[in-house]
Amino acid sequence: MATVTIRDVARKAGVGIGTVSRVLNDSPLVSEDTRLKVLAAIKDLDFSPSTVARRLSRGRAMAVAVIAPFFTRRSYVERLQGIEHVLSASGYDLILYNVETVARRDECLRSVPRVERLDGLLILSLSPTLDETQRLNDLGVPTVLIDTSSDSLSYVCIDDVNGAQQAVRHLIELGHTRIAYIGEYLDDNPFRFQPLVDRHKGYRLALDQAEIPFRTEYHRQGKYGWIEARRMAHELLALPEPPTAIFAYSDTLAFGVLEAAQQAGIRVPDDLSIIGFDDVEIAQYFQLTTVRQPLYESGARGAEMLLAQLQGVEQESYQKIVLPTELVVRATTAQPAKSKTSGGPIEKKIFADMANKDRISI
Amino acid sequence: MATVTIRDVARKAGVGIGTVSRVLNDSPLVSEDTRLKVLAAIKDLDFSPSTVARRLSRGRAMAVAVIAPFFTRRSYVERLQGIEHVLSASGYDLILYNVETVARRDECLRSVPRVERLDGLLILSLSPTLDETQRLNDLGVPTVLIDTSSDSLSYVCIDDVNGAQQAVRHLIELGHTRIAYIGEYLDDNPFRFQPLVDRHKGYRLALDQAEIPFRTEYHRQGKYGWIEARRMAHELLALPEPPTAIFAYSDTLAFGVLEAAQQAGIRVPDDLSIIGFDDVEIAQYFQLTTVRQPLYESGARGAEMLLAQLQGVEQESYQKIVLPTELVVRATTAQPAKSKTSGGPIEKKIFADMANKDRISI
DNA sequence: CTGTTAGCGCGTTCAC
DNA sequence: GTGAACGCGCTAACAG
Repeated sequence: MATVTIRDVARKAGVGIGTVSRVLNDSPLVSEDTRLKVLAAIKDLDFSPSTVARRLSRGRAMAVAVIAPFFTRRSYVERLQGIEHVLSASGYDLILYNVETVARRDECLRSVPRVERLDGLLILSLSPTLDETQRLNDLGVPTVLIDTSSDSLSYVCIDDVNGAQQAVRHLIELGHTRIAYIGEYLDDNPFRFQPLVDRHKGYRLALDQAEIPFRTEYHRQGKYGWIEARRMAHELLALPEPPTAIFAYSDTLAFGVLEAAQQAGIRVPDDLSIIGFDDVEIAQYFQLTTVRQPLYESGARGAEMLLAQLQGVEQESYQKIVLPTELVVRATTAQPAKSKTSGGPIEKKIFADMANKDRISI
Repeated sequence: MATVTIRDVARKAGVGIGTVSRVLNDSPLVSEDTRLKVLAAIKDLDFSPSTVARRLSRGRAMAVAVIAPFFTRRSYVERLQGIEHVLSASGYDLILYNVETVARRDECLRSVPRVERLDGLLILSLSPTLDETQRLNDLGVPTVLIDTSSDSLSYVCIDDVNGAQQAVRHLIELGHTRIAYIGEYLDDNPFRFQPLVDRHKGYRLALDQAEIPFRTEYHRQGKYGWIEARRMAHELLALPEPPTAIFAYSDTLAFGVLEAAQQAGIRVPDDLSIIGFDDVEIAQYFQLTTVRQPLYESGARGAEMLLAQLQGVEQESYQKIVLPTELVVRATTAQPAKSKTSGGPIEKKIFADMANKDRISI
């Protein structure tokens, strides 16, 4: 009940308050003798130092805030896992701020970064405005962006344009020319998610490079989620000249497409190729061909960068890391039916990469 | 840069330090005149009070810690979402502690509950030992358990025994007698997860009630995850007399069973019925018959209970809430092949319950 | 109404 | 080596 303080320990051990503090902080200037006495008293009283007080006096909060939009989405969960992993190992608390509305986004970016409240800030996918960036720098809150870039803040991200190109090129190389794209609303992007723009850009680029004309009717946009994606896919499949391949903005959307195909009795990949993006854990379950981005790693690396900034000397140079994406060919893409030379559908086989399997879960 | 403190504000506004504090805390004992002056100074200096200092002096941390095992698993994510939702609305910070090892479990339960560090504690699925419970009570840290019970701590949970019974009864009512169970290791339960024990108990109970003898070879246990579940399902299906129905400990495991069936060329539900537990979001995608437990709600309710404890008078009576489970029949269960009277396989139809759909994501 | 003072619990100088 | 002040930024209790 009554909080036991460092003073109680000192009294009980018959030493000064400073000595206890030294023991707590593993100072070498304590005789082994008294050290043991203090340790005994600590254990005896079941004492543990108040982090709050420690923070105040030492000036460090031993906590980093993580601002994440829609943290329940699989891709964010996996990034969060990476963050949590390195943070917990370092003794820093992880304070989670979930944002699902623009208002909340603004509020978080404004009120969370209090320098005495936390030592650092990790922002997922949200791109601070110039003003906000300015403010972060003024406040001196070490910040690392994950899944977006910035030119005055450290970040770790991927090249979404390139990733999307990989996806579409894969389709093109297989012989597809009627390639559709399903994604979130592009024009109305309230959270200003960069990947939304970039992946579509990559799609267009890959098309251009192969001199395949862009067809408006092959570009569908809607709200996020596999349900909407399923609807859009149905629309595509009902077209007079339906696409032979669909590139989905994310794996989750791809799952919706997968189901639409199933419902419509269209065989995948025989009659329709589907490719996603992210390589979320269940993508493997579905044997989904996709573009892998290192989600867990991006979180871990971001957290590590932040910790480095916190511990090391205030290195004024911002660090930028662009993680590589990787095409993961599984069972949902194949040559289009017409140009198929021989052989049946691609064997549905279990993907071999089971590494890190235990780290993730459906 | 240089942290601006309450003192700076006081000086700038030409008032005393206490007055500033009063303004900050909306005390009514400040003249509108000086109040405005202070407010101006605050805004001018872009000052915001140090939560850390505030915490120390006021004794309230404005934060609650959440200890969750394997928080990336879908069922935990959904509970966390409920927690986050009510916490953020109330202005409390959510500090996340993930535990994936027993050592970390013990450490968290020992060192996290520091009364000056947080105002309350939410523990997911982990059952504190008697000692730990005792300590929590001694420390006076308001605590609410979610997904476990206790007789000296508030909690919100479900009746797993009953839920499992619902599942197995459903199978029995369909005419199944060869009903297998797939779950996590029962004997070795390092985290002492109660559902592990209870769901198996429910399985046995339902069997007993229907006077169906328990068959050891129908009970498989392994590590958590759909991959292991798939392996176990394959073993079951290779039995001389394979089960006609499988009850999986969780939806995730059920997905593994689903895939095993697919790989083995066994039709679901025609030749094999599968039922899961939890009704995780994707369960709907798979048309999985399952026992629904209100995951989001359990988190939300738990957080609300905690807040009530924090704000209200220290009500010494512990609150216990047992949320109802509900059988959700979808497309993976049907009568066993033999006893099937007529009609083809159950139509695979889309489950109608789209409520709360936007709240959750794959 | 308002300025002042005494802690909150711990880290960090200092002298001893 | 060790103990005792001082300060971190703020709230609360007190005088005025």
